[in-house]
Amino acid sequence: MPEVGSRAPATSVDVARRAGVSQSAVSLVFGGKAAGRVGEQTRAAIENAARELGYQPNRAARALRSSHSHLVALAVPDVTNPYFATALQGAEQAAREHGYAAMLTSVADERDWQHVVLDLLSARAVDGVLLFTPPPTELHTGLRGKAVVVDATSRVLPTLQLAVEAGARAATEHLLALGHRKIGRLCADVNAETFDLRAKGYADAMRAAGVTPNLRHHARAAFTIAEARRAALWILSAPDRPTAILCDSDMLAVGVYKAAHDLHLTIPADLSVTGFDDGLIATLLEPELTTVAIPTAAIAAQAFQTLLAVLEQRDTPMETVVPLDLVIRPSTSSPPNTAREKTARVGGSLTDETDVTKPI
Amino acid sequence: MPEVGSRAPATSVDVARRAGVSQSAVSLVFGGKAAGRVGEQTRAAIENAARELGYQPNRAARALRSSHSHLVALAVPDVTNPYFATALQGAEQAAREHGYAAMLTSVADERDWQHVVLDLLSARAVDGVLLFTPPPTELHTGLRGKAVVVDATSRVLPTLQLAVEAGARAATEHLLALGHRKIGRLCADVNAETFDLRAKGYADAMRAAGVTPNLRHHARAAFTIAEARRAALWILSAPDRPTAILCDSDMLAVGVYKAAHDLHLTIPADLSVTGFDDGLIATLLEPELTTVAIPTAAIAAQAFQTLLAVLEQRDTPMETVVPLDLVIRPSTSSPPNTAREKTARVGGSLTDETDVTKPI
DNA sequence: AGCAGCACGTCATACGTATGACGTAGTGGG
DNA sequence: CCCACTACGTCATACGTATGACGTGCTGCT
Repeated sequence: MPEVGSRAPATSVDVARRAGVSQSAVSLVFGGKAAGRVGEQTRAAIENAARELGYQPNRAARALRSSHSHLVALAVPDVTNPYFATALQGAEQAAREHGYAAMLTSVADERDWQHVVLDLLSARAVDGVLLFTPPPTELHTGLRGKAVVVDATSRVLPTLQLAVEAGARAATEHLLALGHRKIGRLCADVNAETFDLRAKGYADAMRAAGVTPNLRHHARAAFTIAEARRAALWILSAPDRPTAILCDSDMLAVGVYKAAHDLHLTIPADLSVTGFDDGLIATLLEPELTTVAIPTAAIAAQAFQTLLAVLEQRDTPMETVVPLDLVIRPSTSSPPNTAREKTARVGGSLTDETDVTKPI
Repeated sequence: MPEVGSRAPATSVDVARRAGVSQSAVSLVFGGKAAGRVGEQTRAAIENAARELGYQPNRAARALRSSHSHLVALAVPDVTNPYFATALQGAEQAAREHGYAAMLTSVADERDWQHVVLDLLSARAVDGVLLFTPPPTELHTGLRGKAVVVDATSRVLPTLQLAVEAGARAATEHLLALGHRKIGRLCADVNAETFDLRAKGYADAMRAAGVTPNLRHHARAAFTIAEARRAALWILSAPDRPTAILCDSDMLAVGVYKAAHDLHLTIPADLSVTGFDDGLIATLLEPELTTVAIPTAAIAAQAFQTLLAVLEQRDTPMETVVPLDLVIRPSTSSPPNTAREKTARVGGSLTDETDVTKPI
């Protein structure tokens, strides 16, 4: 039984003494380098002694000696945002499965980067960083060999690219196919590549369909319901109101729902709405939201694997592209005055309980 | 300028050499023990040298020498749950402000406790743990002096108690005051004190009002929309349907909204609903949710402070009680058939944009 | 028999820092 | 003039582990 009351925790020396072997042997066993250096019986003896003493290798000493902390930092802009929470979840689990621990690092401000993330690395506090929020390009070289970027590009660091442009295009095409022509946009009020790409996907789809976007139907908002609602109200108060709004995230779509409610508009009869993420929020809304699904947890897990490859200097693909799916739910339908053309849709009624998922 | 390209990071010895002082002096300065041991000019010289070399004290070495990692673990059952995400947010920020880093540790399974949390401590990976999910009582002694529990009791560990019982009582009284008598309950499907207390607060309020709860109006569900919806449908399919449902969390309330929608019931005209948490979800729903607000981020921050006191062996209050507020929103109103008695409510129309907050 | 090679272990050291035990001046009081 | 005291620094060491450099028998091959 582990001696729970003991004051000073056991060290490898204690274990060695108890097992009648040298400290090196203990270290070899716990380091997984026992093969060919430690016999079967001594190994068993060591493991017994360790169990009896409740021994756990001291992480700090290990890290000092091997300059390898088995800790990775997860950098996110906002833990509260369900999208990032899910990312944390996926990354933490993957890390644990590989014997790593995860450090939570929220980087709310651009200026934090230098002090928060780089200092962690130079202090050797963590082996590497998973960047769910893109760092300023001038820091990329400083992060080389120690970081992986999710959903942003880099010429220096390995990245996981999400097919957000294709996603936005698919969502737009979906609306166009339903007969919408006046398609507005509620954009994120953040300067990040990922949102620029959404804009591009939208613009391309519109151009391809020969439809000219009306800029009066475009607005930006921060990721809060209140802001999104205000922006959506502004859009919907346009003289020639759009029949659909494409949102940069599910959270922004909430604002549109609120605004629609304020104006006594019914979704989807009067207004179709699409989002991005397919997190908690999408199915929580009524009607449920048509959205571009981002398999965040899986992506985070894969990002961790890539980070591991980087840290172990294995050759790493510089760019991995993750395809996204458009999930069609009842928040989108044909625009008003087109009512009876609904039959163009494949696969039955839109109000089916089961979602229609469309690979992009 | 920090020598960004240099391979080996600078050590205190390097800084000492460059500043023409001993390594001890550097250590004293960076350890904050310079007062009375290091003069003003040498200190400045050291700081300059450190800046020029881009020096950051090696965390592992520090931890080894001082047996003090400046890391705390944040143990939560589910990062994805907005309640815990907010808690993480608050704790991480507080930790950082005090020079600590936060380790993310999700403990989904009861059986994980031993291996995940205790091992972290015995490996000296973290100085302490913030427990947002209560550990099995038999582990409490093993955590003594290293942990603080949030929203659960312990005879061994310091705790932050949330006034959830009073919260549930207040919510119930609110419904009773509106005229409801048939008040159902949607409970969390988790064995935790915090939910037992909600049950107790509800039961007390009902008893005090002389109303006998109908057990057919009670159900349990896991924290998913689908589960909650099923359970709510079951409750609402009772022959003598309740006019209000008290939910153990906002997430569960979502299920009630879904079920109400399924049955073509209008909230609050046909059914009043209350929740617990007042997180993202509460204002996202339509109509917005009357709920017991838990100031999660602030609580987490305070919990961290308490943990710090524990770690520094300062004397710590064993039990801190956090009062909660009931936030009244449009999801609650008088029951059907009582329609014209609404005027009993204080402070004007229920559909006001501004919330009514009621201290408990 | 001799020697390479393997299986099994131990020795000694270094990782980078923090800190108690020591100086060494200089100052002021008795 | 001596002592106590303060202000400023340095020395040496230990924290607990990982690992390259060494044995030491033993096997098997020539």
